[in-house]
Formats: sequence, structure tokens, C-alpha cells
Amino acid sequence: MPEGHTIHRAARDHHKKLAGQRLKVFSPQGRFEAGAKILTGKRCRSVEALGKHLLYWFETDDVLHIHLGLFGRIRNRKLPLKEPVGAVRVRLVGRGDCIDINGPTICEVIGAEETEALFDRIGPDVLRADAEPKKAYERINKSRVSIGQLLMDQSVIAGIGNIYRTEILWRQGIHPLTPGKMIDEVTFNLIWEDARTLLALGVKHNAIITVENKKPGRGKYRERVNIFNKMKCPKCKKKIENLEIAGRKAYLCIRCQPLS
DNA sequence: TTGATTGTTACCGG
DNA sequence: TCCGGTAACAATCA
Repeated sequence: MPEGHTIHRAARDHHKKLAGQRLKVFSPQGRFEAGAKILTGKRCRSVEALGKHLLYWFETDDVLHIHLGLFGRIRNRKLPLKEPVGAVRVRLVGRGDCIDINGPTICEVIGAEETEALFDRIGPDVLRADAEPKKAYERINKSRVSIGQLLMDQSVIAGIGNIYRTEILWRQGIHPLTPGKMIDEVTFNLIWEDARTLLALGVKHNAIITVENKKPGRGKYRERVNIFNKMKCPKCKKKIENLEIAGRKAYLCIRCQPLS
């Protein structure tokens, strides 16, 4: 489910709904009893996103740390409470809102030290104002690893997932197997700016939109993409190839993204 | 029932 | 130390 835009949107939204309130915290599956006990009745100070990590800061520096992994979902609900649907690991209840978090791979309460370690481990997040893109460039510039793989490495650059990886590299005409050290600073800046623009658009519309001038549209189609999981390149009509990079499918147009 | 999936980590071997 | 490969885990939907 999530690339960085999903988490940043959730953080913004949940901050509005919960910050400043004393929360009730439930563990509907019984798999977060200890955490729920620690947090319930405590005041939520703020909610923030760090890459794909979602952090709820409580008074006394407890942090609820969530990572949705591949399958996790967030459901926003209004009071009164209804029965949880599916694998709700934790339910946060404020004055008027209820937030259910389904199937996260990480759901834990951490302290100041562990939170700091998390911030140290995660690379610059394209959606954060405090990001230092230079750090990402330095890692990429020194690496033999392909840019396709580096863009998915959250310790190098945070927020980009499989769809945005494919789409950004296509938009910039870069072959995903280009070694990081072959990416010059100008090219890196283009990647960074494109990632920022696209993820911000994703936050705005709550959908992945990488096609120029596309409107979000309604209904089931939550994505507007160029080549991800597509047959034909919209620019040159050539067949879209796919290959596996670090176990995930990457798509490319070999004409528009030549390997130099 | 099967397969695919907007993710990450641990571990092993070269 | 770096990097590739593999397995494990998570939950839902078509």
C-alpha cells in the first residue's frame, strides 16, 4: 500500500485529528496489549512521517512507531466506534476520530534513544523540509549499485517505492541499471526534484499521479502512471520491458531509457 | 485456492 | 566491507 506520500498524508491528517488530545488506545487483536496500556490516557503531542515510517509522539517521549510494510493499511473512522474490520493491530481514539491501523509490519512503542537511532538510519526524505539531499547524492555517487536499487534503499533516500522508482527513472530517461557512480550531480538533482514534485502531488490527491496534467479521477483508478505495469511506452510506443531489481519488478522503455 | 503485491530485514557466501 | 541471493513476515484482493 504505502509509498512515502501515503504516510506523509496520514501524518498530516492524524496530526490535525489527534494532536493535543488524550487518546484511548486499543489492541483489537490482542497483539499490542502492552503498548496500548502504555499509551492510553496519554496526550498525543504530534504526528510526523519519516520516509515510510509513521511516528506518533506522546508526552513523556513515548513514540508509537508504525511501518505498514507491503500490506498495511490505515482506516480513518468517525465516532461512534464500530467493530474493527480485518487485522486491526492498533486503534487510536481521540475526541471525534478513530484511526485503525491494519497489518503493519512494525507496531511498537519506542523511547527517545530508539527514535534517534531510527532518524540516523533513514536517509533524506524527499518530502521533509529538513532533508539534506546532498547526503543521498554522496551515497549514490560512491556506489556501484544500480540507481534502480539505490532509489529503493531507504537509508540512501527515503519515501520512494516501487512505482515511483519506475516512473521517475522513465520521466528522467535513466536506465534503472545505471550504476550510482555514473549519476552526476545535475542528474541527481533532477531525480530529487522530480521525486519531491510527484510525492507532493501524491499527498495532495491521495493517489499516485505521474502523468503530466492528469487529474486524479474518481472510482477505482487511484493511479495515473506512464509505464508501471503497462504494455506500451506512451512516448515512443515501444513495448515496455520489465526486470527484477532486488526482488521487485522494475519497468522500463529501452528506447527512452538507454543504458549508456 | 492461487498468485501478485505501493516493503523490509536477517543471514549466508563470494 | 560490500553486494547479490534467498527466505521470512505481513494481509488483502481478484
